[in-house]
Amino acid sequence: MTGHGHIPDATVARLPLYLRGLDELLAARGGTVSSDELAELAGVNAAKVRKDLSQLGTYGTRGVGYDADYLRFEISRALGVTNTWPVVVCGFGNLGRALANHTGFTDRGFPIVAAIDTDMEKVGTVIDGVPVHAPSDLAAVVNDNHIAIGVIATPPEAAQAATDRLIEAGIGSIMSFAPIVLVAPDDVEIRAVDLATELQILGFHLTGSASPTEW
Amino acid sequence: MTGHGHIPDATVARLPLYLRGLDELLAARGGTVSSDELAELAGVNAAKVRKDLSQLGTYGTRGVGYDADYLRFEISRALGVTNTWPVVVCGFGNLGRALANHTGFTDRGFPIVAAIDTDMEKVGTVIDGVPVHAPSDLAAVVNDNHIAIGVIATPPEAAQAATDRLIEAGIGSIMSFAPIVLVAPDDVEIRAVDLATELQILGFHLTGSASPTEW
DNA sequence: CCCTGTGAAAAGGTTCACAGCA
DNA sequence: TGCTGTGAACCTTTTCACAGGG
Repeated sequence: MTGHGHIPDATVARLPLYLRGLDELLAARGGTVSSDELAELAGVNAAKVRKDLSQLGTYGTRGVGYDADYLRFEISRALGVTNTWPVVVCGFGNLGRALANHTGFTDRGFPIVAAIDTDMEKVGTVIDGVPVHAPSDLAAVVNDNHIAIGVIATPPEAAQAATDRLIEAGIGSIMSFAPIVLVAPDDVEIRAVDLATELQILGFHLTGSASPTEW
Repeated sequence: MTGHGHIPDATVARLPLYLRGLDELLAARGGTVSSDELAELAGVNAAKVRKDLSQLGTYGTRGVGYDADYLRFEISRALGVTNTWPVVVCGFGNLGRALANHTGFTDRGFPIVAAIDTDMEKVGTVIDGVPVHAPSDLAAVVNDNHIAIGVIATPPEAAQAATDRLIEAGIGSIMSFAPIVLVAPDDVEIRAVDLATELQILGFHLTGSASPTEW
């Protein structure tokens, strides 16, 4: 098999980990990587690495491994991160600002180029290097900056409205931190990250082990 | 089947969504919920809701639905969130502080009661209501506050050291925002949330649709 | 008639184990 | 010999469809 007839979701979700691992490795040295090494760098097992990479094409050399540089390029290409995708953040409170200051986004191709907030004190100013606009300006901001991704960091009550506006402005990829289910058409891709939910999943495995608060 | 012989991971990961949905519903009304309603509130399908809930026990009534209040209690119990689990945040920069200000944690049973930072200017002070301690005090802080969960919000370079210290202090559940694979014993549960990775997964589905930055 | 609870079928994902090429 | 690429086995998860109680 040579191409990406259709890459499984589970594989797509791991490609960024491989990319991250390769970057870490390439900072130290180039040359070849084995599936074993890459597995360790990404925190998965080697069989999975080989199966995943075989979905993209036949980029390895038997008995040797993968050319790290070339593999990096191919994974980037599959993920569509050979280019830069500017991001707009809706809601520029604590979380929104923390995201803007998070260098990891820009480093990995997703610069936060604009923020939207309803607080008129903020609108028109530049905070942490990011210009803040009013909600009504969203469509223009998206257009001017060729923005393809929106992040929702508003309070829960405002999240659906922000989503609606993003979609109206032509955004088809949304990452939400709001702890609610967002309603959107099927062709809009939404990734929801609910931090409290993550803790509750952790909490499950915790049950019974230690004793909680009161005593 | 009546009890949780062993609840599948996929189910555990969805229980918090049901809980969230039930809270939303209970804020408006009590009474009964059908699997259809709950499915909509949680953003999954009804068959899944029924299968998931049947893992916990037989709490529904055929032809009627589930008693919302009681179901809420049973899911809480399964997740171990009938009690409060205090959290310590390692790294009190932008992200750490944003988390501390995020009311969602406390609301859902995970109050951030302490922070650890290497910046001696911060150590000894109380920022946003959270006392900041030096790394060397971690074990004492964990003990004094009966902390069961640690969150890693340090720069990537410091994340492994923070993890080591948490484990040393007896913490067995860790949520990490660091974009690296953390090394830890098998009995330590780690949930890694890499925000840039999430964006890259979004980016995959974006490929080809819109035109990125340069043109 | 309505909605849960659940076997059975289908789909999706992971792991195994080894053939095959450098 | 070493490591990739991959069918086949296995396991998990999802979906279907309907029996059965209220």
